[in-house]
Amino acid sequence: MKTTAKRTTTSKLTALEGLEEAAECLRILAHAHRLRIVQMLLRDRYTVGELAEACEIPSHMASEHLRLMQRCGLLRSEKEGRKVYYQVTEPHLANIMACVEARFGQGSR
Amino acid sequence: MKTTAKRTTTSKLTALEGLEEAAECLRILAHAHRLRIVQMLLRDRYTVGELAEACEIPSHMASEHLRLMQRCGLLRSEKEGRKVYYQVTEPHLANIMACVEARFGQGSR
DNA sequence: TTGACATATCGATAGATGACGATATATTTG
DNA sequence: CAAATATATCGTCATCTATCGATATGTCAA
Repeated sequence: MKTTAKRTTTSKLTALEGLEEAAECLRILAHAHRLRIVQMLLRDRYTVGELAEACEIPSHMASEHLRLMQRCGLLRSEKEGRKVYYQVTEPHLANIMACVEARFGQGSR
Repeated sequence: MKTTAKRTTTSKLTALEGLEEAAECLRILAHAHRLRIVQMLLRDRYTVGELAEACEIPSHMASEHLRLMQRCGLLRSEKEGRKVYYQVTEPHLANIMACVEARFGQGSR
């Protein structure tokens, strides 16, 4: 055989197709305001306006961030009157956020 | 007080500055080829050429991916003759990669 | 020293992304 | 119904990013 028998590893690598999808999710997550939003939503559910205020951005931009994260399955929304509450659906987000906090701190740097 | 006393949460949020840095790291990680590279480097160390072959990209592009990941502290390199071996330095990468594998599978989808 | 090999860097270009103002939709209140 | 509020969408523009061919640097082998 010619190709790629370099090392003997037991566990298989993820298919490139899967990594493309993973990359898309990570790319969407990779934004300071979106990380802040996720960090808040891991503690409680919030409305678009509350999240916007916390990030100090206009609410139509928070809405856009939330739409992106909902579209790739990280969040879901629930309408109540004229407000919309968002919450986390992807269970791994807590884990990833924990890594971010461990490395980039909650003030701890 | 007027601002943001909405919920009572014990744990503090990460400073926006920290989230900016985290976002930069995540953005760099968020690329299929780079995820493949990290996945391989979590199992063993490899040269630029080996990683390039595995990703089916020209080695000068693998070199560029590796440079980016090294620059934000995820990897480090070690020169041996005319080859350069890369390996993982950021300990949280294993955790994040585990999330990716759990969600996007090693064939498991 | 010359040539082959491994890696890194440069410059250009096409495409993606983020931020914005304006506008649209839906809901409550008067 | 009209006005106010909350959220979502649209079109534009500046900026960033990925990729590529070309080229440079460093190393080994003949």
